[in-house]
Amino acid sequence: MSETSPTLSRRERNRINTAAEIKDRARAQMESEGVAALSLRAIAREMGMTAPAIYRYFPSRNDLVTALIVDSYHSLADALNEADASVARDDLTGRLFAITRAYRAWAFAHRAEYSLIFGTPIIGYHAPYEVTKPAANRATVPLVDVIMKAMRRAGAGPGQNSGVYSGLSALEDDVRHAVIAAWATMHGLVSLELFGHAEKIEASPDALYDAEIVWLTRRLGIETQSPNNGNSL
Amino acid sequence: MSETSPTLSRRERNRINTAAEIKDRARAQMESEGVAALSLRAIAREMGMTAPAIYRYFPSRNDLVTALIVDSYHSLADALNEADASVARDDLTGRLFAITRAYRAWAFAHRAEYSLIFGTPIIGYHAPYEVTKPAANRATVPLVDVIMKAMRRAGAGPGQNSGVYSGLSALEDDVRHAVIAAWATMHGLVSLELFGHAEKIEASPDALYDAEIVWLTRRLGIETQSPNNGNSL
DNA sequence: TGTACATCAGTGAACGCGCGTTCACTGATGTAC
DNA sequence: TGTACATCAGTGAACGCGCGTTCACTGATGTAC
Repeated sequence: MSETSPTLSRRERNRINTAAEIKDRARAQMESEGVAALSLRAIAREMGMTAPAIYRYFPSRNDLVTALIVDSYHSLADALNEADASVARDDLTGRLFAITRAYRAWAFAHRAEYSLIFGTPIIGYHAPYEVTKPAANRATVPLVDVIMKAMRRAGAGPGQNSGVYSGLSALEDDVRHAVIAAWATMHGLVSLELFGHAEKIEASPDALYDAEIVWLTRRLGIETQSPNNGNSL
Repeated sequence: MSETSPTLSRRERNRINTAAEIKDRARAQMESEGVAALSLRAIAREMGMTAPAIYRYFPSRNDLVTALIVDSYHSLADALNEADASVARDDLTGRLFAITRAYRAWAFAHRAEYSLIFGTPIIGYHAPYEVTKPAANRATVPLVDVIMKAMRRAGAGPGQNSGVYSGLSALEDDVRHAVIAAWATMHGLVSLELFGHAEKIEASPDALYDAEIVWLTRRLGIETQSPNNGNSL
């Protein structure tokens, strides 16, 4: 999961493993006890260490949280990129389905991490923007690419400054709006569902979700292509 | 704010006021410290009482939280109903804008309460469904009514079992889907905005929000009416 | 109107708990010669 | 290859803190006669 430098000493390998285990236990704890209940002492306890040992790896609780947030964004970004890559580049509908379904699947497979990055902000904690932002941006790349191409294909030809983008704010207004709208759709449906507000209401959330993505494709003018009905979750 | 029974003794009036103050302080505390940090001791401290006194009013911390949740749903329901009532009954577009804008405005005016009911669920707490549900249902009434009428007007005439509905699950599939979709749009946009994920990205969230509501009206086939461009927040 | 009694809001001390963080330390792992 | 030294992961005790909840109590408010 990290760089495989030529030779790592026992000590270095242990250090990497221990740091990884701390984060794994933290994730498991957030999953079962909630994000706010994350406790260094509890992590240490589970690992059979004393609490101060954690400080060899993370200078404070907040730094651990920051690391978990960055990891979460990367995990989400990987999932979205991987899903996107499995579809032909010019099948924009297929890609949109792949990406949006992967988003929902990731959220359900990583509830705690989803809450961590998209849920209610943590009380006394403010993520250091410069650390968090690059990871967060990575997660937006595939969706932005699809929507940008879709809008360009649909004829609204503002695609002069194309190619690589560095953060959403550099995008044209239309594309940016469409991306936020799409994201809001995904996020709205997923968080209502995940946090139990659509629970007793909707029997087939999969179908509803897909139906909403179909609406997105219509808005983007790419609805003519195949809806790609695989299983979504 | 409560029933005005003929004569209330000093004691009864004090009791009502104190219970209300406890909840007000609790709301203020959630606003500033976060929902999870709500503390009976801190509330008592601010009120110049000792902590055990709170137990005269709420049998436990969880019961206080439940009361706050119910209050929040009613507050939201009141806001939505009031907004809805200010528009002519048959101006469906106007009503949809009034309701959805009121939703967003309420969320921003009551951040903590919004988080409490729509944010990440609280750790060891599960709201008693039978207490919470009626209040939650009240908040869905106006939106359901508008969407039901819109779909009926648009010709898809499934409106046989019309009239009063008792909870979303009794509705026809089409209407229920449309309501959830609309709610997801509002909720997605509002929570991305409120929790700071659209912060540095979107300069004019008001306009974007309204634009999305316009899309909703198109889906519902009521886009022909005036977009009603008042101030939204 | 006045007295005796019941209700009940609020007190103060105590319970047992868990937390993040600091500090001086031990002892194993790794490095230089 | 062997010894002397440096690094650093982890320990154990302690800091000061806040929390929800219980309990026996005091004293003011309200009620019955």
